[in-house]
Amino acid sequence: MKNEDVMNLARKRGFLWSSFEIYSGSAGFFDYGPLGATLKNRVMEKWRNYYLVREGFYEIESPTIMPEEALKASGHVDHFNDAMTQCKDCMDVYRADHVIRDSTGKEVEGLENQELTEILSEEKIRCPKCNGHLTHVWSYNLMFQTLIGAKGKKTGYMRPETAQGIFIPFKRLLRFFRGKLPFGVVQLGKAYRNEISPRQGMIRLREFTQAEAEIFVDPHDKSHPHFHRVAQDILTLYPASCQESGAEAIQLTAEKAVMDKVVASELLTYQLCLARSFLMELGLSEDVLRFRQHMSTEMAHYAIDCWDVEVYTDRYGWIEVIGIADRTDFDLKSHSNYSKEDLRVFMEYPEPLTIKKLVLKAKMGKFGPLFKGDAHMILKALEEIDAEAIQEALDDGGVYQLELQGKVHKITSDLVDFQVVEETLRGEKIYPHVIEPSYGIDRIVYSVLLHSYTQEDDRSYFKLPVEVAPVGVSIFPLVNQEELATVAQEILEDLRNQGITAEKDTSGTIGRRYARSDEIGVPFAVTVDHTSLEDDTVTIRERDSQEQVRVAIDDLPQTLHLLLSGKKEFKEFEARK
RNA sequence: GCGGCUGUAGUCUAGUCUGGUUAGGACUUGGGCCUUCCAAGCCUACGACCCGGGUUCAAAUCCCGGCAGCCGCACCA
Repeated sequence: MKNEDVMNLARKRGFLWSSFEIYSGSAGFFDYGPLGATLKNRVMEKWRNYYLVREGFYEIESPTIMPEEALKASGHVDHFNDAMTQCKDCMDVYRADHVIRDSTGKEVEGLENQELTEILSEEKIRCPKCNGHLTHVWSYNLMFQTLIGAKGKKTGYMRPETAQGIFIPFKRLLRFFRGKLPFGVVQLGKAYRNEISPRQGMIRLREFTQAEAEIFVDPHDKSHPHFHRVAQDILTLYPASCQESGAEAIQLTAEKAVMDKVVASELLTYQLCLARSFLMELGLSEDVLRFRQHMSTEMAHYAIDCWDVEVYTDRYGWIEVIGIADRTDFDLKSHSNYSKEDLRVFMEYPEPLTIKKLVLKAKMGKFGPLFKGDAHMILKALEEIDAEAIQEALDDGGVYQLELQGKVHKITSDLVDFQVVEETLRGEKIYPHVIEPSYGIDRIVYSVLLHSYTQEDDRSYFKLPVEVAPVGVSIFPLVNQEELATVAQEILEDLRNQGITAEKDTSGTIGRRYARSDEIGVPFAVTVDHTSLEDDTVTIRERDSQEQVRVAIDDLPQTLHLLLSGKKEFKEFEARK
């Protein structure tokens, strides 16, 4: 299997290995070795180039440990928490709420374990499979719990996603962006989930790296100013409807996907295109990529639309590497409710709005003496009520009955006047909607390794794009002789001083060295041969084609810069030869 | 979490059933020789019985427990 070959090579050459090996390891944790860490950093660098430089977003960094309240608001404390029960006979494990719902039809989400245990025994619920007895209900929370502070009185959790770190300081961020929508904030960092049984290598980790962007937008404007740039991109879409009917994925241009409302908005579609372009530049081809829409059953209740960007793997099938969702105003509203902070944005209308409105004015001379202490409270209550409704009631029966805290107050026409006033509205306060692309960096790195792995004849290597290859160039003396080795060493130092990642290898024969260099995906190799000693030229060999061109040693740094930045292709140099 | 199978250098593996000499080989890797372009050859070196306990004069080998991996079941907001 390709997965095995790739993971073996990745382990052997210092990309990836499972963590804590000398203590017999721990499932769900991976180390990035020297080349893996570099590769991952280059992928993240590229991501930053997309979202910070090109989209103009800003990055923040928040703590990985979060206090309980913050995760209460986000719903993670209550809903990340599965109530489990197990059959004492067949040992099958179930979610307690599912068993109860299936057997009694009761929706019991959110009840305490104690209550669920009681329901199980009162309703005499047995194992749905073998009718055996079920154990008491226990919680399995997917978050790692910890204690904050010396006395350990405050519960904290390792964050299960980086997104919350952006929602929480929203007020500060809004101020930073001077109060204007849309704006985007990103965070790259570790997130933690204590998976029950992670047995899928790099695919299901207990500690993983996310790159998330939260794009705060006007709910009424989900367009993107640069949509035309991606309008003709062809997307492989697998909408919920196709999944339900068992149909194949469909291919549409981005423009058509928006027009036909296959994807909910232009902005969301733009994000799909961005993700596609990002993955393709990492060497993933179109035929291993697709966008799968969440089915209504799997989508969070508050989301308008959600698409998983999936990559095909031989070992695990289609895997989600990026999730792109329109989360609406759920997160900000929820944090607003819990924190009592107003997390709305004042949206100014293009033109101030002038409206004519009927307003009730109390005649305080009569009103005050009549209601005495309650007068103030009644006035406040009347302000909340549409004045026209009151006027109507007075015209009809001469009295408007206001019920307040169990008391009925009679408002008669001699107590109030009505006036038409003009009011100017400059805008309104709204909760922005959030578009969230969430990238699983580890899965992307795995996909890049998997799909760049190439076997040709008897050589196998990672065909990594020049942009992310951990080492840019290998320097070899053709044979291991001192004069050649000296030149090679000089070139190595020169290139390193010019900011190029270079390695030298003098061991074994030249063929072996090429093979070793290819294996870790070094795109170019420079060979110092005897001609070099005569005319100060060397050859550059390209990894993929194994072709060589000869260049002057003096031109080497500049040539390699062009090649490694992707500004020039190797073929162009060949043509000149 | 449950059940089944498995665990010997970086990798692949012999040996385990039937306990007994210095745990053998191949590839890889380091050093050297040779070598004027794609893992050639020669010399040489490094390197392992998953961890803990038990049985025994003696444990890689038998027994128990743990850990990890694979497969199946379950779980995956």
